[in-house]
Amino acid sequence: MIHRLSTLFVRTLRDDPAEAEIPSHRLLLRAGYIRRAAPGGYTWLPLGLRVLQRVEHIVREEMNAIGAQEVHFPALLPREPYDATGRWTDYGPNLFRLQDRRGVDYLLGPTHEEMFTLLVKDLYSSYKDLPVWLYQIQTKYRDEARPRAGLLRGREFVMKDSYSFDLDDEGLQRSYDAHRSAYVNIFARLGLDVVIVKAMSGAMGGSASEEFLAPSASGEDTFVRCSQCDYRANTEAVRIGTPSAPDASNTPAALVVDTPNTPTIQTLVDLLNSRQDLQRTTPWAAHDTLKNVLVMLRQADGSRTPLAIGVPGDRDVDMKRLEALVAPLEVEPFGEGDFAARPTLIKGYIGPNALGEAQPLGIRYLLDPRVVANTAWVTGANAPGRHVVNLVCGRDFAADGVADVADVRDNDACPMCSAPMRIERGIEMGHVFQLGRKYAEVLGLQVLDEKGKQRVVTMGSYGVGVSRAVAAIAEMHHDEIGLRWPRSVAPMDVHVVIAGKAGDQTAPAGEQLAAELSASGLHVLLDDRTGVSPGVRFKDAELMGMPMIVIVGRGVANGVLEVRDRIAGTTTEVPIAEAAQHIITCCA
RNA sequence: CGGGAUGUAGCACAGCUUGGCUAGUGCGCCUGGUUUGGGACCAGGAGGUCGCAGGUUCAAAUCCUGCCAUCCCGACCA
Repeated sequence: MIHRLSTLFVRTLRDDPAEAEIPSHRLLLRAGYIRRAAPGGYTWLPLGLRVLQRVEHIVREEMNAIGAQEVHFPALLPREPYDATGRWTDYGPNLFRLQDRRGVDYLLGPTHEEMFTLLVKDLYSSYKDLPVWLYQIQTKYRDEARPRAGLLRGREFVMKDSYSFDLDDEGLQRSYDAHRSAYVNIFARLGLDVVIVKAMSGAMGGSASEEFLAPSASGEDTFVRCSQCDYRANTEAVRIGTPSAPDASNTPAALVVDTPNTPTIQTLVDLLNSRQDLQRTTPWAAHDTLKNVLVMLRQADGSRTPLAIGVPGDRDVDMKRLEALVAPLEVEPFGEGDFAARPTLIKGYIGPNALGEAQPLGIRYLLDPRVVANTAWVTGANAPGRHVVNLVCGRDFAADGVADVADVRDNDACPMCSAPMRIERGIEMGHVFQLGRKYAEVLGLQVLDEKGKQRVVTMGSYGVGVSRAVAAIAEMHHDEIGLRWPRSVAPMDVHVVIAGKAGDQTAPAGEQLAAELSASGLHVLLDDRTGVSPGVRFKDAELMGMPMIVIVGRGVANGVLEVRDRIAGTTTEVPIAEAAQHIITCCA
């Protein structure tokens, strides 16, 4: 198929659009692949649409290959199923809600667990029908507070979501593994290097969960990668190692000291080091202190309960990690009003002995895993201007449990092998997780087992960001001058540039080459524009990013064409007579 | 939702401080001509509710008030 640049619906931009910051957004706009139509909503132009469709095609092939079957739901969905699972309210302001002319509530689907569950319930009722794997490629709607980065986070986007239905956990594991391997194939074919990391299942519920992240500075997810072993995890899901308990038999008794004007860790450490009577072999440091952070947890019904977390003073509580731990409860700051209601808590001097469910305030108190038995700490004494030194965990205070929610840093020790871990950013390309029976239970999806007994079906849920993949591929495959599509998703196989003078042999030679390539099944973008200078043609070709560019120009007089590999950056001269075959071979 | 910035032609921007005639520049677009291997040149054109609404004024892109939108950072985010 020949697509002529003289008639193709596209206009490249010379200047970078001011609204675009990251490379993929900038280049997709400049090269004429997409246009912004609404905040978080993009129009796909012919070239962009072809990339999107090729990505969809690869996803379809791999899903079909594992035996999943494609269906298609409406994006416009009724309220009732989402009421049944509580997501009509749980989803909060991120859900697009609307009403029909009679005032009946609808929503635009953000994801379709409910509909798939009900569909299977509608049609199946026997264990003999299981397992079944269904998927769709669908436009999803989420009223994101802040869409950004072009296609990377929109309010309307294309996602492939699939769901597995099994009788038991062993079946679920098989379904999960099949999807996981399909995803590995999909991302390999898309030219996306992905890292598979342990993830939190978040508000979706369920157990085992992994994310496929494409490492990129533009990514919104943070993950750790062990420098030695194969441990990789989203920072939300990192579980740090627990040190062994030291010997505390020589630790002196706890001592309350006056520490006026030390509301922060740094001021406290400075004061400790200035006190002659507290000198020890190593100077006091932030990691000797135990910081007690208070938050409020909010239930769906709006009620709030306090929670205290003790972390070493050199670390902060990572709110994302805490949110992940307490989900579906929401974390709110502990406000002035909350302090006022509990006058025994002295801001800046809160100590473990005021915390814990056994204490009068009854505040649940959780400790960072680093705070193991027999470790000694400097911490608040629950009195203004006073701290306590040598407060030993287990000897002098106790907590209600462990909370691994302190921030994770570059070089932190790997929980598996203790080697240093690296922190990186990534774009979430896919997410697989074992949903379990949550949706099946509330929506009543049961089948009869071989003994004629009703059994609740167990589910898995698997997503691929299809439109996001287009951006991620662009993010990963470009250089300073333009896009460089992998062959598997490029909108065209070859970009043929006619770069000669009017009336010379270049135009017929280019036409003939394009015809030969097209006849062999290649998609050819032919720059047949007249009155356009060669510089513009070259720049446009480089910007648009087809993997191969053929220059039909001054070489024609000597019987040769110039074949440029946009990915490798190489240029080869090929005799005209052999050119078509050469290119076809390269594209195979 | 908090912080910062910006709204002037398809794209990038100037003009606003200190109000003044017909709102400018570059790119892109149209017509004619000269060009043709790295974003050509000459001449002539088309294209604008200056984000919206109100106010001040003889006069508003410019000053005032309110609103809206977009972008960036953060919060949030199956």
